[in-house]
Amino acid sequence: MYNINKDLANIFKKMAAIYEFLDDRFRAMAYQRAAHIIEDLPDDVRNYIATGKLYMIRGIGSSIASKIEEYVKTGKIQKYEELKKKVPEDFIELIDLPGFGPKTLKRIYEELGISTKEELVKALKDGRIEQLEGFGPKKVENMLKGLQMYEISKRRIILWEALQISKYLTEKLKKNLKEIHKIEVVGSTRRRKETIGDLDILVTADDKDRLKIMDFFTSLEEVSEVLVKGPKKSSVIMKFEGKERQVDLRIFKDEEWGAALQYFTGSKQHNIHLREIAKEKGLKINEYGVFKADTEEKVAGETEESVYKAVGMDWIPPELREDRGEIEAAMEHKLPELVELKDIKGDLHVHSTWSDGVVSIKDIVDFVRKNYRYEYIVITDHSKSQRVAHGLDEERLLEELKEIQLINKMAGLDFVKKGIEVDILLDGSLDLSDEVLSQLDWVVASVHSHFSRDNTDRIIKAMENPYVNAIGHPTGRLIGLREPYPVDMDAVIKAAKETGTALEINAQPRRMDIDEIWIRKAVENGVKLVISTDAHNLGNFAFMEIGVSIARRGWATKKDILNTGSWKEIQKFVNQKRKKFGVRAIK
DNA sequence: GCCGTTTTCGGCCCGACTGTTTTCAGTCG
Repeated sequence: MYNINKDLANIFKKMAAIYEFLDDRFRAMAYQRAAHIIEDLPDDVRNYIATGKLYMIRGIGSSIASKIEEYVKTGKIQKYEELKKKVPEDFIELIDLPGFGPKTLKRIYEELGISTKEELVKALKDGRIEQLEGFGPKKVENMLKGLQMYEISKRRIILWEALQISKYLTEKLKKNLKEIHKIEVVGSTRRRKETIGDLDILVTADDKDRLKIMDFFTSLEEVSEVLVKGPKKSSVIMKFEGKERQVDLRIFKDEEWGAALQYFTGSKQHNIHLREIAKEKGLKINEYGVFKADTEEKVAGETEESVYKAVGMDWIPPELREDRGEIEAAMEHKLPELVELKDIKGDLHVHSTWSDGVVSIKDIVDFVRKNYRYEYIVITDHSKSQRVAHGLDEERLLEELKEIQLINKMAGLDFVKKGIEVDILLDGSLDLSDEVLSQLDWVVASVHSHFSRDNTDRIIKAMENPYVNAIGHPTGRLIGLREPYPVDMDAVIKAAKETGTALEINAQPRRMDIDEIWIRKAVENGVKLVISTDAHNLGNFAFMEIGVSIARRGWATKKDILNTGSWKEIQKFVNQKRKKFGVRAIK
């Protein structure tokens, strides 16, 4: 389905940039906020208009709401067309560059008559900008650097990569600096967003040790450039595997830890909302603590819990801090008890050497039993359509099932379950017979072809097969590489509920599929989810951690995730569907 | 432009660092 929300969000972001340029800060803020809200909406804005709920969204007032309606009706926003004429086109993009603020750009435009990026670069180099009052050589140098940095700052890294770099850096700092008391990577990494811009590291230490810590940090071998260096905050560019990332380090006192953690974990919208509420209660929150507004008396700040408690809220898990209703829920003590990694009892999507996995079933079992406290895993190799992946036909699948039986027998356990990742063909049928599928414990059905057509019909038809238990990576996206194929996920969620089919949260780092928006919607509709690694090698089993993170961001609790249950409970789910469709149950 | 158990007008998160200043504006997160 065509996504109008994103288009609207982009227009509002541009309007915000223009208002900033026009020195209308607060209007700019309002549009920026509206852009974020619309981007995050679980539903098409047209549905909000149809149900009259558009005006009820906090942050969307009558003016912006009418602009949304105007866009839906005419495909245009008159005000935006007018605004565009007031600002040189290139400047809308330039305002996002590091070192370029609205004031700077405005003066360059007004005093030098420069209106394109090209002219700007020329003026920076030939000294015209340096000669403006209040500008100097350093400022010009930073602006030139900003132009270069733009590409870096635009590229975001995926969560898994950010977590690996985070682990590496925190361990290195801890090991070399005994002066560090506490350390944590904050920002969007701690919130476990699917992609990350900069890395933010927070530490506590005694004041006298700050300099030493900053010296060590800014001279790490990975550092290619020091952007900012002070006693409390430093920013550097680091190179990891050839790719450049900005990393910030901030130092606090132990008694400020909770407030600093809360502050720098964000999100920005969450913090702004939190502060508004604090203000209403006569309190002030900053990164050093919670204070009484009148007397400046400190009332909290050593732990994050104390910060939230001071404003009358329960502690909010970082994954929820996006201002999507978590603050209201925390005030009413109604936050969900989110699923945790330790709740996971098994992996329902694993490939072996029978198709395109690189490890034998036997070795997978040994590894998982040694490293994970799982009660079961399901081997789900590819079916025959996946020729490049050596997909299995009926005959080879039956051979694989014999091997599984043998491995279980030799171990004296019933640890390995029989499954398949069966291809959904163009017409929605499956590329293995029901006869064979009926012998399996668990069937994942996935779309692996025809990514440009609308695949809603195929997926729904597959769910109507009594032996299909989950839809694998339902939207087919690859973060940063491939957009989701067209699919009406509302219809898919509805069909999942009706047929008793689960939706997969595929934990492969580039998939994260379904995403947090659809997870939340599935949860609200009572659809069961499974978190699976889709492992093709032994290292892949670790992806479960980020699969759980994304489920938490979608407000999923333990009961929403099928593989937090014992195998008996999963079998019950499978048999409920078989019963509904009047076919023989498995035992 | 948004919002409201102190408000329909008058606020809007707040502190660190930098560069160009000689006390601070601009930018950033």
